[in-house]
Amino acid sequence: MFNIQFNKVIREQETSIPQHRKVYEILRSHITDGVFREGDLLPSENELCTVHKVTRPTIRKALDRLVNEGYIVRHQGKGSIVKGVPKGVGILSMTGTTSAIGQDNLKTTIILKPEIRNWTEAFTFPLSQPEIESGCIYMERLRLVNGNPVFYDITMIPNINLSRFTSRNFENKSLFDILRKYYHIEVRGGEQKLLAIVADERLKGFFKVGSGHPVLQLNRKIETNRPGFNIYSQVFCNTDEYALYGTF
Amino acid sequence: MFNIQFNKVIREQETSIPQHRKVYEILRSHITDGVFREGDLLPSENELCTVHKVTRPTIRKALDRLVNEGYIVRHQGKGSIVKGVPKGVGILSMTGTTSAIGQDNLKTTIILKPEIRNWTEAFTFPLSQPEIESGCIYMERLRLVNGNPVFYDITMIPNINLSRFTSRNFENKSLFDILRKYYHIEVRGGEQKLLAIVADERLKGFFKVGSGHPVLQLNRKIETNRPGFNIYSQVFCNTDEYALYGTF
DNA sequence: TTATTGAACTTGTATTTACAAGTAATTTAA
DNA sequence: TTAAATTACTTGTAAATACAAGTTCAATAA
Repeated sequence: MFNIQFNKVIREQETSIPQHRKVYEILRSHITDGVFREGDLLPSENELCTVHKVTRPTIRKALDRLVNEGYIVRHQGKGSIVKGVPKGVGILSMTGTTSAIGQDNLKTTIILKPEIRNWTEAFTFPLSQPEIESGCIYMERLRLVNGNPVFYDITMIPNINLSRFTSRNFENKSLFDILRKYYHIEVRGGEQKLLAIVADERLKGFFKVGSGHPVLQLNRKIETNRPGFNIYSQVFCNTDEYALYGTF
Repeated sequence: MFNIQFNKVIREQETSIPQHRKVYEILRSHITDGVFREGDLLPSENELCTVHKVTRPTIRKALDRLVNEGYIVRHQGKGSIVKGVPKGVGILSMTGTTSAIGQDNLKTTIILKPEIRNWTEAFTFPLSQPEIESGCIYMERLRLVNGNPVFYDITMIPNINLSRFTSRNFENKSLFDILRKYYHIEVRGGEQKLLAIVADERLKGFFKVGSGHPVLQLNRKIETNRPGFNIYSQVFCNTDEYALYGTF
C-alpha cells in the first residue's frame, strides 16, 4: 500500500506529466521518426501495457488521441494500423507551413528579421490588454517550395518572456519547433479566416506573377498552452502549382 | 449476476449503440437545440451518471468527444462549460455550407436538379471501380447568404442504394441531414484542396461580379460510415463579404 | 472586518476486472 | 481435399474503485 503511494510520488516528481500523455508522445514520435511506418501494425494494447508498465485504459487513452489526430486507425479484432504522419493536415488544420510541406522542399527567405513593435490589432483579430502592453515581435518570411515562391507570411507574437528570441535563426526552421523546444510553448488550437484576393504590387513582386493574379489569403490566430499567449499570422499563397491540402 | 446479463441483453436489443455514444448524442442535441446555451455549466459528471444510469468513465467518454468537437470546455474543479455549437468550424473542417452558415441566413437555388450521370473522376479525386460502375448523382446549387450569392457548389454522390433520392427537395435543406436521416449515412472525415482562381464567365454570372474577380475554390472528398461511399463536392466562394472561417 | 482554514464540491488520472465482438489461423469433421 | 468449427488472439464497452488536484464558499481565527 505504502509502496504504491511512494512510487507515484517519485514518478510525479520526475515529470508530473500524465502517463497516457507520455505514452502518446512516445508512440507519436515513433511514427514521425519512422520507427513505425505506414501500414505497420502497432504492438497490441496488452503488449504496450507491459512495455510501458501501465494498464489498458491508459494505453487506450493514448491511442484514442493518435486516432483523433489521424496517426493510426484501429480495427476490432485486428489491431492498430499506422496511417503515418498526417500529411496534408498541413496549413489548414495545423500550424506552420513547414509541417504542411515538409522540410525537404521548403526554403525560407527572411524578408524582415524579427523586430519588436507596437500593435493594437492583429489581422482583424482583437488583442487582449496584456498582449497590447507587451508589444509584439514582427517578422516577414517568403517560403519557396522546390525553388518557387509559394507562401509569403507575416508573423506576430506577443513579446512575453521570449529571451534571445529575435536573435534566433528562423531560416528553414519551424517557428513552432523553436517555441516548443526552447520556450515550452505548444499549440492548442486556433481560428482562421480564408479569402481569395488579387495580388497587390508587393505580392506580384514576391510571387513573380502578373497583374490580376489570384492569391489565397489566410488570417489566423493560434492559441497555445500558455494562457493569453496567441500567435497571429497572415499567410498569402500562390496556389498556381500547389493547392492547399487538408483533411478533416 | 444473471440480472445484469439480462438487462444488458435487453438494452442491446433496443439499440446496439454504445452507451457513451447515446449520452454524447443526447448532450450534443441539447446544445444544438439550445437546452444548454453558451456559458452554461453542464450538470456535473456524477449528476450525469445518475441521470443516464451509467458510470463516470462512460460519461467522461461522451464528454471527451464533446470537448474534441468543440462543444464544451472542461475546467478541473469547476465543471464543464458549454462553448456552443462550433460555428465557424463550418466549411473548412465540416461538411456542408448549411452547417457553416446556419440555416437562417442561407437560401439555396437549385441550378441543376439531381440527375444520374456517368463519371470517371471527381474533381481530381480518383474513383474506385464500384463507384465508377454505379454512376453518380449530379447536382448544382447556388447559395445566397442574406440575399447575396456567395457559394456555388457542385455535388457528386455515388448512386448506390439511394431510393427516391433524385426526387427529394434540396432547397434550404442540408444534404447531409437528408443523408443522415433517411439513409443513415454519416460523415466520418474527408480531404480537401483549396485554391484561389479568377472567376470565369459562369461564375461571374452567378456571383454578379466583374472580370478578374478572385474566387476561392474548394475541391473535397467526404468519407462516410458506409465503406466506399464518398461524397465529392466542388465549392466556389465569393469571399468579398464573407471570409471562410474555421477553427482547428 | 479581514485573512485563513477547511469542507464539499468539481474534474483528472489510473487501476482492476469482466465480458462482448471482430479477425485469423488452426484444428476437426465431412 | 474441402468446408465448418474451434481457439486464440485482437480491440470495444462498461463497471467499480481510489485518490489527486483545482475551485468555491462557508466557518473560523486573527
